Amino acid sequence: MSSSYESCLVSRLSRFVDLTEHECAFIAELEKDEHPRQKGRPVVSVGDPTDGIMVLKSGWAVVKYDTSDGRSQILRVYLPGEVMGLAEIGSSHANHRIVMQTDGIICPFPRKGLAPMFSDYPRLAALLLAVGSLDQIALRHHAGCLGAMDATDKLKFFLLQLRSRLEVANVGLGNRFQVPFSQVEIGQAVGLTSIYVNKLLRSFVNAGEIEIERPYVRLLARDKWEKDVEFVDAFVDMDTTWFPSALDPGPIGKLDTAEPA
Amino acid sequence: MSSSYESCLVSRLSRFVDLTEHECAFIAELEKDEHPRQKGRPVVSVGDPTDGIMVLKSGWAVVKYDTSDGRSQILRVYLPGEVMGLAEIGSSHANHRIVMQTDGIICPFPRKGLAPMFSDYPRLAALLLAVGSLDQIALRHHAGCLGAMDATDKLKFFLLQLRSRLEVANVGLGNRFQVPFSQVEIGQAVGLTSIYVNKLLRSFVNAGEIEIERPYVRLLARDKWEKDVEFVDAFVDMDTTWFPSALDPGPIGKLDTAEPA
DNA sequence: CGTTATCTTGATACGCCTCAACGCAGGTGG
DNA sequence: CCACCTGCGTTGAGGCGTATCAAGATAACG
Repeated sequence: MSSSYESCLVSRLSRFVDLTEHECAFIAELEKDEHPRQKGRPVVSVGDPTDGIMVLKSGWAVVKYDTSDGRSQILRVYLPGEVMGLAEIGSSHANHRIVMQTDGIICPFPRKGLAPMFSDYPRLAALLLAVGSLDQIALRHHAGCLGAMDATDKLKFFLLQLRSRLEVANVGLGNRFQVPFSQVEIGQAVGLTSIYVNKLLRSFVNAGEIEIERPYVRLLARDKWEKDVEFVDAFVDMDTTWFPSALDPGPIGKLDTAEPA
Repeated sequence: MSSSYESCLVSRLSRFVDLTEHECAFIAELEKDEHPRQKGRPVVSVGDPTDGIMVLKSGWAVVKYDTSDGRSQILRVYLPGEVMGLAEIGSSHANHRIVMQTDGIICPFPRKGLAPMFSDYPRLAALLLAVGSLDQIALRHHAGCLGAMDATDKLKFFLLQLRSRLEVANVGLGNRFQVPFSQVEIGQAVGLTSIYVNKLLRSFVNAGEIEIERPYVRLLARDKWEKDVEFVDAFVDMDTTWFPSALDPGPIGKLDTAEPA
């Protein structure tokens, strides 16, 4: 809201609650540095000590898991505006790798900022817990997808979910959207071989259900697909009614005392 | 801590940090009623409005997901002492079903207790976020298991992880442990047919790698298995160094004012 | 313009599912 | 006490879905 140069976390969280000026200022202060990252560059490596959370201001990132036989899979896709690192915050070291999938900008929110957040801005802390809970729901859907669907439905589900999440992020952009993944990577995300992904995509095209103009995809039979896979969009509603009140703790300057150098 | 009749959440969370007397009292107060639940009884049904979190004081519970064609899968297993409901706390309605897998006792922690927790006991709030983050790691491992392993490794992983988590809960109970699941249910958990689960289990027995005395299982080749599937135990270390300090807010009576009828 | 990733397509192999049947235990009612 | 039923475990035969292997076409790139 208002001034204080539109932080990425602020815009992300404002989707759910109306942040007070104090809350906005607190966030913006702690997240003022932006780090550009090129496609393919690591954001978090396995074994890294965890240091707070990060906001993906622009670009896409993915969570990867590598096995010793050289394979790797994609466990999670982060879209612009999403909060990364909530899964690793409880462990001292990262279990998984986070990599930029496209060029982008990340805003680290250092861990030393978390303690004052919990003490002075309880509503923000609650918001963070709620965001983490949505992450869990997303992961459950993914696990459900991997465990119970056949290859065709896995692919359909993957594309439907991408589209749906992009719509939430960018607000209503229809059935055409960008998919910055190679077929190999799509295979890693849905647990299939790249070559079978290819055959399925081609069959979708031949059936007139999608159009592909790399890197864009258009879903021509979205309604049918959503029935096919019983698609439910889990990212629509957040329940914020249980949140504590904002309780602004005083003048904005208060923040300075929270970082005792 | 001391007195104040050993709450289940207290004992669960004490594993990670030393709770102050105030913190213990706050938790114990809000969670004083215990609800026994019989095996098979629902704990949360799809579409239920979410109402806070629950502690599984005793018994096992599972998160299930049902598809319209009658299949269902098991997305998560909760062991005694674990916190349930952190995944649904961000949504207004539950996406998945939670069912008792054995007889047990659950302690609801109503949502109206969460707001005062965030306001007055910031360290407990941080703890909750960290627990949720461990849940996410568990789910990622599960998804990785479903997406990348063949049937043999999935089953081995399932048993290894169960054993490991039971060891954390009960502290060092060796290679023999209880598995209160039918083969159908094991299949639902690892994404296989019950009948293929059966064949694999039998082959393990024939190979001398496990012993089965229902409902107990003994892993005779645990080391070999852990190498086979590259097993890593993700539940060992929680990082609590970033937590805010406990800041006890005053006399314990303070709690009463937090529940204005 | 070579070099390397990525996509495409076909032939073949095999892992796991499906279907079918039986044994066994526990519960229920006659 | 027996007849029945239902749920779970066990085992085999056969088939389908997806991986694997191989090779060429295309596109990205320095």
